[in-house]
Amino acid sequence: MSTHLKKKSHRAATLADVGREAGVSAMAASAVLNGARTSSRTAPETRERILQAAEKLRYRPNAAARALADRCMNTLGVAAVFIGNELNQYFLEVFNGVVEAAAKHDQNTTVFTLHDWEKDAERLPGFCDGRIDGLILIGPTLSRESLSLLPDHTPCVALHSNIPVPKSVNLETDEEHGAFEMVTHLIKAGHRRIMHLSGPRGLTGAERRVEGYRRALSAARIKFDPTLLIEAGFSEDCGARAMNDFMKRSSGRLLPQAIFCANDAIAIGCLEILSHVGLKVPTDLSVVGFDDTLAARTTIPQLTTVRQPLRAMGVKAVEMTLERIKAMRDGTIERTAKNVILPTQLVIRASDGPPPPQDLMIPSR
Amino acid sequence: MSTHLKKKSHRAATLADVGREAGVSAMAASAVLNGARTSSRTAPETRERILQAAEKLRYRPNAAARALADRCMNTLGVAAVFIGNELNQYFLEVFNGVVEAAAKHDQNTTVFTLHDWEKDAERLPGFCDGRIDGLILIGPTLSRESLSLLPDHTPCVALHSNIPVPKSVNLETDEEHGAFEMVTHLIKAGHRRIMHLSGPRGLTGAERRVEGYRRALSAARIKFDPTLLIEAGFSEDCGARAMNDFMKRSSGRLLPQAIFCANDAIAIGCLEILSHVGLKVPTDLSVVGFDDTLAARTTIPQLTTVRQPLRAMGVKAVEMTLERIKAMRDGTIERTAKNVILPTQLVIRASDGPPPPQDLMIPSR
DNA sequence: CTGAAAGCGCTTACAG
DNA sequence: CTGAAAGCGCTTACAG
Repeated sequence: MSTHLKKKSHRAATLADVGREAGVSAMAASAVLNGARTSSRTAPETRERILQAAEKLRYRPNAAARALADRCMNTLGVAAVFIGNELNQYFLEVFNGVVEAAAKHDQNTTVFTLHDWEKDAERLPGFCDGRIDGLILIGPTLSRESLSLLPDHTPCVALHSNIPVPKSVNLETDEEHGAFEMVTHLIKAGHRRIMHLSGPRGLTGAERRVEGYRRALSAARIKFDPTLLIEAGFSEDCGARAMNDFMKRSSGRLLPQAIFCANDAIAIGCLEILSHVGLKVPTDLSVVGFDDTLAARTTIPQLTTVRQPLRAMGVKAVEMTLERIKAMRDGTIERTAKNVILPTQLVIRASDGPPPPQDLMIPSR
Repeated sequence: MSTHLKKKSHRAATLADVGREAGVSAMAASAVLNGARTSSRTAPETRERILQAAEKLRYRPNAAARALADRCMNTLGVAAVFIGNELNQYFLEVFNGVVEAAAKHDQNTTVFTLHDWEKDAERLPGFCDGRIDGLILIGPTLSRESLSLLPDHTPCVALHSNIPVPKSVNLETDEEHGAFEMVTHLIKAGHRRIMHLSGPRGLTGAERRVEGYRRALSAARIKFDPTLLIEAGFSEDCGARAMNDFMKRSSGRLLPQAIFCANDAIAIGCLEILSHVGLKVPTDLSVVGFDDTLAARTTIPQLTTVRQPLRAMGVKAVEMTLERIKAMRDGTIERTAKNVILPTQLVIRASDGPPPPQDLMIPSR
C-alpha cells in the first residue's frame, strides 16, 4: 500500500492515521477506539472500517496524549522507603497486593522510593505532577508538617501511617489486639516468663504491640517485668543484636520461656542467635513473630505469628484510592480523614509450644 | 485582567501562569524551569523573577504534557509474571536493583504483571504505548513468535530470558559454571552421592544447572546416577513435594550425602521435609541452593548457595535500557542482540559440611 | 451519526 | 536574550 510513508514506519500510528485509512475523521476513530460511549455514536459499518484500519496500522493509543486531554493517567503511585537500599518484606507483601489490584483495574503502578520519610518528604509533591492519579504511602513516618506538603489535588491513601494522614484514607490493622491475642495464647500454653522484643519505641506500630503485650500480662495477673521488655529495630539484624546483647548480659539467669517479637524479621534474628547457642525452639523456649511475611514460612521451625493482612491491605489501598479518584472527579470527595482498621489473626505454626518442664538458664559463653 | 479565575484554584499552576506572574512568556518560563540549556538562555534578572513566580505558584511541570511534547516519559516498564498471584523472591531481588537504579537516574518504574508469559504475550505491545521509554523483561519464557510481538520503537532489555530476545540486550549469568563450582565444592568436602533437585527440564536456566552438575561429577570421575537427578519446579512447594516423593519411594535405601537444589526456594522446601523426618542439616546431609535470595539468609541453618548478582542485574538492566533509549534517540541504536553474561559466585554458609562418617539410610515412615 | 474547532501543558525550531 | 507559532495525540463540547 502507498500509505506507508517513510517517516511513518518509525512512528506509532495515531488516530489521524487510522481515520485517514478508514476514510473518516480522527474523532470518529477516537469514538470507536477509545471512547466510552462507543457503540451508540458510530454507524456499525463505519465502526467496522475503523476497527479494521486500527488493526492494520497496529494502532495503540498514546498514553501521554490521552492523559493530557483527560487529566487522568490510569496510574497509581506507591511511595515507600528503602532501608539501606533494601525493600523489606513488609513492603513486598503489601506491594504484591497493590500490583495485583492495580492490574485488575487496568491501572499501572509506579514506585517512588525514598530513603527517609522525613528527609525526603519534600519530594512528595513532585510525584503528584500529573503522572499519577493517586498516591499510596506505605508505612510512612511523617511529621504533621511534612504531611501538610501533600498536595490536595491528588487523593492519598496511607497504610500504617505513624500518625493519621489528614484528608486521606488511613488503613491500619488492630495491632494491639493482635499482640494481646498472641501473648494470651502463650500464657494459655503455660508460659509466665514472656519476653518482648519490641520495635523502636515511639513508633505507633511498636507501641501498640507493647500495649497488647502488657494488657495480656495484666489480664492474666502476671506481673510485668521490665527486664523482659527489650527494644529492637524492625529488622533481622536488630533482632539478632538485641537478643545477643540480652543473652550476654543475662548469662546464668533464668531463660525466658517464650519470646514475643514485634515482627517476623526480629524473630528470625532471634532464632539465629538461639540456634548459635544451642537452644532449641520450641522445646527449650517458644519464639513468635508478627506480620506473617513470606519469611515466616521459610524459617525452620515455621514461625507462629500474628497475621496482618498485608496483601489484602495492598488490594484495599488500591480500591480506596480509585474510589477517591472517582469522587474527586465527581466533585463528591470528602475532605475528612477516614480510618479503616483491619483485623489481625493468630497463625499458629511450629515455633511455639508448652514451656519446658523445668526452668532453663541462659548459657554463658 | 482577571488573573485569578475561580477554576484556577483547583488546578495546578502551568508555565503560562508562571509566565504571567513573572511578566514573561510561557516559553521563557519553560526555558528556565524545565529547559536543558537554562543558564545560557535567560537574563539573570528575568531568570530570578521566573524562579520566584514558580515558587510562589508552587509550579510543578505536568508530566503528561511534557511527555507528549518530548516523546519521553522518563519511566521504565518492568514486566514479570505473578505465579499464583505471588511475586517470587527472584523477582523481588531484581526489582530491588531496578528501583534503586531507576531512582538514581530520575526514572520512574512502572510494573506490568502477567500471569503467563506465553498467554499474555499479546499484551506486551500495549505497554509500549508511550507511557514507557523502555521495557525490562524479568525472566521471560517466550516463544520466538511471541518475542516478535515486541515493537521496535521501545528498547528492551531481558534478564534470564529463556531464549535470547532479538534486537535486545540479554542479561544472563554463568549458571552452568556456578552449578559446576558448587558441586565441585561438595565433592571436595568428600561427598560422592550428590543429588540434584533440578528446575523444570527444558527451561534454559534449569538445563544449565543440570549441565554444571553433570560436568562437575564427570570431572571428578563420579559416575552419574540418574536416580539422583530429580525434577522439581522452581518453588518451595515443588521442592518439598519432589523431596517428599523421593523419600517415600526410596525408603530404606542410601541417603544422599548432599543435595544440590536448583534454587533457594527448592532448597527451603527440601529442608522442611528433612526436618520433618528428623534428619539434621548439615550433620546428616548437606543441602545447598542457588540464587542467594533473601530467603537464603533466613533459613536455619543459613543456606550455602550460588550467588547470582540479581540486584546488580536489576541495576545493570536499567542502565542498559537507558543507554539504548539514548541511542534510539540519537539514531545510533544497534539492531542486533547483545548478550551480557555476569559471573556467579559461591556463597558458603552453614547448610553444608563434610559427609557423615558412615552411610545413612532413608528412614521409612 | 459525523466532523471542524479548541484545548490539555509543554517543547522545539524559528524570528526578531 | 525573548516571544509568537506550531505541534505532540488525544478529548470534549459543539455544530451540522
